[in-house]
Amino acid sequence: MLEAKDAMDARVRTAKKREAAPRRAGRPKSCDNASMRERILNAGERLFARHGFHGMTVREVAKAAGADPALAHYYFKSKQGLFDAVFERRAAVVNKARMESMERYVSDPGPGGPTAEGLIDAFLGPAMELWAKGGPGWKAYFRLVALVNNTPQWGGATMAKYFDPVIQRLIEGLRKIIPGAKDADLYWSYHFLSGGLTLTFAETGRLDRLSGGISHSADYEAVRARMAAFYAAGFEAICRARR
Amino acid sequence: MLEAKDAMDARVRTAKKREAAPRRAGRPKSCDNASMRERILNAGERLFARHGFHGMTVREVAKAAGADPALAHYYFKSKQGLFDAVFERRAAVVNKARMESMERYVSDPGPGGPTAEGLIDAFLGPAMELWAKGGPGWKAYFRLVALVNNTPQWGGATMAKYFDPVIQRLIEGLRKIIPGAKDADLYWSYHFLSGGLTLTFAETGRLDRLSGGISHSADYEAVRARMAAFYAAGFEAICRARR
DNA sequence: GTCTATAGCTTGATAGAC
DNA sequence: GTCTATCAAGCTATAGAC
Repeated sequence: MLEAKDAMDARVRTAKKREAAPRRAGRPKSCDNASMRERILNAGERLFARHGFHGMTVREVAKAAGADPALAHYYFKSKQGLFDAVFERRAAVVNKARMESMERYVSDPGPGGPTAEGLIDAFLGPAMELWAKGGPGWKAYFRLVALVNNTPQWGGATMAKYFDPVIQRLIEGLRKIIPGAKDADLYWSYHFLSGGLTLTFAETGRLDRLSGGISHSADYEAVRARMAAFYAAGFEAICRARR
Repeated sequence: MLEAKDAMDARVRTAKKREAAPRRAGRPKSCDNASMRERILNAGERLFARHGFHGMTVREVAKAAGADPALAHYYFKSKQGLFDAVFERRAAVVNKARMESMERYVSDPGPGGPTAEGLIDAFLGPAMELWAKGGPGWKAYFRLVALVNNTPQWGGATMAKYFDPVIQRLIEGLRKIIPGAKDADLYWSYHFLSGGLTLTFAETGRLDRLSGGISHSADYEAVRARMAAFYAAGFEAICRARR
């Protein structure tokens, strides 16, 4: 596991080279185009997503934001408070976009009526577009979501708290589209979808390596072209077979 | 994110109450039925799986094993060395079982010849059985695999190092079973499967909560009854449509 | 709001007795 | 092999000047 060592050493190395923060002496209050509070949130988002909660320190986040560590505590009370603020910040945006996209689809599904693939694509679309086209902040945010989704102990509860209402809306829609589908099969199918979606967000580089460069997990067009069809087939296979 | 706080406080609390290690004074060498080295590995497996690399300390692992922190360094040189040893220990067993299971299937697939569902089930079977019936050590190990699989930076490389040859065997088999399938579609399909499998291993409790108690991610029979059929349908859907 | 300074602990790791 | 003792460093968090 050499890569692990490298990643960690890189982090340690960064922490070593001090006195390099580009602070302007004559302008202590709210610098650049974002407030200091937002700059700390942005840095926390990027670094927590990359190294996890325990793998990153308040000092390093503050340093990356060009702020003092004490300022992070001033705004967010604790390291956990900072993490929570980061996780919460963009959740509402995703939820709203997903909900609207699904409503739009069911109210006008096109000729032939609503399909599982159509609804799943409507569910996936907004998050995938923010992920691929929303800039580095959104990329980092979804990587953080991936991390939390796979975290034992508190990961499930946290995901539930922020995202479950929208998921229930998706399940409800699929329940109508696949008549007779049992709830257990619908929930298991979503479980599988959730795993694939967050692994995509994680961007661990495994797919790229495994495929010898043929496939790239960051390739938005490639995911978008396959994902809804793949999972719709899975949903229908087990819901129809077991109904 | 209250659960996060709770989980962490629990860990901190544990670290507080000292002088409670049940060590027998008259028997310092290799205690109980496992060697001290193995006891440390077992404790590391359980605790790294639950809290991640950065979320657990060498001291706590040693304490849980009933050993001295210095002993962990004696055996494994560093915290990273201990983690690597844990991750490596069971990988060969899984790989061998998976490979044999797939060879057994392709050499005698039953009437009608080999199917995607059959091969995927042969691939999934051994790991799922070890996970469900191999005891707490195996449960913890697979939770650790789930964690690594979703770890940015070094997760992909680590997974590749230990597991990719067997995955390539699976892809190769599916390539024959689904004639004309493009490699990119096969690799993307495996990517989706990998996400669902490791999310199952992670046992975050999310499925249980989301389904209101209808489905449980630890329910071996339930996963086994659905997983191969679900992913076989996905594989075939995108490989056939895009060939 | 922002920074300096520092309290109070915990960390990974090692030296050396047994 | 195992333990005691300890170091140097880093950690979260806060008090208080500006």
